[in-house]
Formats: sequence, structure tokens, C-alpha cells
Amino acid sequence: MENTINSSATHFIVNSLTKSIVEHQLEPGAKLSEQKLADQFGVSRTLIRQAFFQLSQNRLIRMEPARGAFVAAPSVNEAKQVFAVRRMLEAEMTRAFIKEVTPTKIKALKRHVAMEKSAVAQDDVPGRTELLGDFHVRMAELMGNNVLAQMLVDLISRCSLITLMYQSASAAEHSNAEHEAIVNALAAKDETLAVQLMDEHLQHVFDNLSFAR
Amino acid sequence: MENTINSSATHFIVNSLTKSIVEHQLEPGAKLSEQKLADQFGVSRTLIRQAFFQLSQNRLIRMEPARGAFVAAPSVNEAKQVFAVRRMLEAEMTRAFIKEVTPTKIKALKRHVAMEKSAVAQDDVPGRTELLGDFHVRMAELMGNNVLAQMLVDLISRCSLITLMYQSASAAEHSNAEHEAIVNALAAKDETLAVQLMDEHLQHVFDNLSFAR
DNA sequence: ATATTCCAAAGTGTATACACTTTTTGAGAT
DNA sequence: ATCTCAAAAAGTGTATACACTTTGGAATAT
Repeated sequence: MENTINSSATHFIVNSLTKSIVEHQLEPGAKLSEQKLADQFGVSRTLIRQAFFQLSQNRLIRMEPARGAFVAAPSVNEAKQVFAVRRMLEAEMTRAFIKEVTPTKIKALKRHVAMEKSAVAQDDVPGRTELLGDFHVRMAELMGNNVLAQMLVDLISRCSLITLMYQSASAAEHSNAEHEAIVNALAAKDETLAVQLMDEHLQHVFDNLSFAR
Repeated sequence: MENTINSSATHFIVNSLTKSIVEHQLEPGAKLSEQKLADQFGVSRTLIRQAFFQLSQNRLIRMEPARGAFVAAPSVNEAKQVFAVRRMLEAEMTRAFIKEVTPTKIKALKRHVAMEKSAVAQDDVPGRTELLGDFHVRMAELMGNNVLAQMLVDLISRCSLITLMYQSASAAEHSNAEHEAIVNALAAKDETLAVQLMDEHLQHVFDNLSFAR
């Protein structure tokens, strides 16, 4: 069930690069030189290439034959599609969640929302982005569906290139409030409302992205 | 949008192994020796390992540190989760499809169902399995959402290890009939019915899997 | 000055070499 | 005969070497 671990060295490099890309320390479109990264991580190109292959499957980078690897720059259209998928998946996830909601699960979500709030208050940009995304993953995990959880992780990281770039502090605050409202609807077992709130929430996140380049 | 192509040599190996795994020429749990495959494909271990990394991300094989790669043997629980995700995703996909249905799209689906029928009639086992899975992918493609389509490809191939192993001829026939019914509901723009049929269809596919080992 | 061609530098793609880990085997002890 | 342990064999993990492609720039022609 857990992600396959390919020698933790590669895993470490993947995580490291993912973080750099998602946090925009590496700009979309930037070229990633194998040798440079190999030196930087103190390993051979072999491991860097392995990491590249993984990252390209996650769509965080794209590899061009004989030309190299570049940080992905998802198009507006792709972002739209990713969000469309998230709305489909999460609408149904919300319905399923309500069917097996328990006080324990609600408490767990409330704790998470509280953490978000504190990160937003402290203006911790990477922290708040991660937590805001994790809310959705946490829901999947609480349902005991790791396949779904992993899928959301991938989808979220995939467009985090965009969200992180363009999400303002006020949008983050807004998201946090919406999460809170969703949890309340879940606690009240109000399916229609919860689904509607989730759908609107994802729509808002998408709408608040400014795609001006 | 299209899948990243990592030097078509690797791509060829990945496809080749995927086919072997999905068609059960390689048994679940079987060990994959790097050197043996390298000789077989006439390449070095390097390319085999690249292929392994890709396949492990698709969950078709699992890699154990210093022990090697093994054909995946998804657990009943994992299969359950994969199907749960498919039902979520495809229920909503069906709703969305109806909102933008056109005669052209219906025709395309009907053509596909006809092809399925012929494969089922000819008892073409690999062919029918592929076509039956592709029906769902085709729907996503017709909606113009390649992200969704690719996601379904992954999900379907992931549990094809199971479906192909255990799907009987009669189950295949059944699936084909259900696809036909779904297309009719889509053509009639009967959202409730279409969603219900899709949901039942996936439930049937899952129920018909015999998990006896 | 601009465009073109060619060569060197840099970079990617694959194979091979070597280190280290796991597995197998077999000799000796019980 | 069975168990134990050590050493060899096999296999994986990483680095390096080498071939081939792309890129950038200097030299030449226009």
C-alpha cells in the first residue's frame, strides 16, 4: 500500500526536488542539469536520473530526449482539468465520508483546521500551503482509503506549482474558513450542504488563481 | 499533456513488461531478474532498471531494497480501494458527461461498444479486456479531459492484474451489455439512470472478481 | 553588420565496472 | 539426518566511462 521505496537516497532527492519545485525555489521552465545536481547532492548522475524519471511521472518535470529535464509549467488548460478531476473525486469523497462519519474523525479534521488557522495567522506561506492541501488528503486517510489519499497527494502537488505561485494570503484565509464550514456540514451529516461547500471551495481555489504571466 | 517519453527504448520495455504482467504471462509475485531481462531485451541493466522504476510507480511491480523487483500482487483490500476510487470518479464523470453530451460523442461510444461486442463474441481475451477498460477512458477523452483519462488508464491497469485473472467470459459479456445500457442512458440524458448504471456496473465488475487464491 | 558553417564544449543516453547485500551451498558439528 | 556457520555465487546499488546529440561561439563568406 505504501509508496515503493527505491533506495532512500533517490527518495531523498525526489523529496528535495519536489519541495524546491513546489515552493518555487526552482522556476517553472528552468533547466535541471544532471551534473550540477549530482555535485550538489554529492551523488552520481545515476541517482539524479532516477529521481528525474519519478518526477516526470508526477508531472513535476518534463524530460525532452537528449535535451534534458525542465521544471514543468502546467498550462491553464491542464490546471483546469486537474481541478475538474479534483471536484469530481472530492464531491464523491465527501458523500462517502458522511456515510461513515464518526466523532473521532470530526475531531481529527477540526484539529487539522486549527493547525491551518495558526499557519495562516503566522503567515507561514509554505506551511499553510501544505496544510491547506493536506486537509483533503486527511479526509481520504480518515476513510481508510490510501489509494484515494495518494491520488489526491499527486493531484494536489501537480497543481501546487500553480496554487503556490498565485495564492494570496487572503485566499489562504478564505480556504481555511471554507474547510471549517465543510467540517461543520460533515459533523451535521448534511450531505447536500457538505458536497456543495466542497464543490464551491474547489471552484474558489481555482478562480483565485491568476493565470496572468 | 501527453506522457513524457523517456527515450523510446525504455518506453518499449515498459510497454512490453506491462503487457506481460497484465496478461499474466508473468505471475503475480514472480521475481524479475535485471540481468535476465537485460539479456532478453538486448540492453544493459540500466534500461531495465529505468523501466522498473516506472512500473513500480504504476504499482505493477514492487521493488524491495537489495532484493529485487517482483510482479505486484494487489491485495483484496487494495482492489477494494481502487474500485471505490473508480466509482467516485466515474459517477461524477458520468454526470459531467451528460452536461455536455452531443450526438457525435454518443456515436463514438456506440462504435466502441460495437468493437467490444465483437471481441467478446470472438472470445479474444486480451482484446476484450483492453476494450472493456478503454470504454471508461474513451468517455474521459471525449470530454476533453486528458488528465482524467490518464488517471483512469492508471487505475484500470492497476487492477487489471486482478480483473484479467478472474474475469470470466460471461462477466465480459455482462460488462459489454452494461456499457450499452449506459450509453443509452447518456443519449437520453437521463442523469440519475446513467449514474446509477455506472455505479452498478463497477460494483458488478468488482463483485465478479473471485479473490480465492 | 549579418548570416552561415564548422568545430569545440557541454550534456544526455547507455554500457560497464565495482562495491556491497542477499542467497545459496556445502562442510563440519551435534 | 539435521542444524549451524562460513564462504562462494548471484544479484542489486551506485559510480564511472564512453558514445552520441545538442548547443554555443568563432571564423568565414556574403
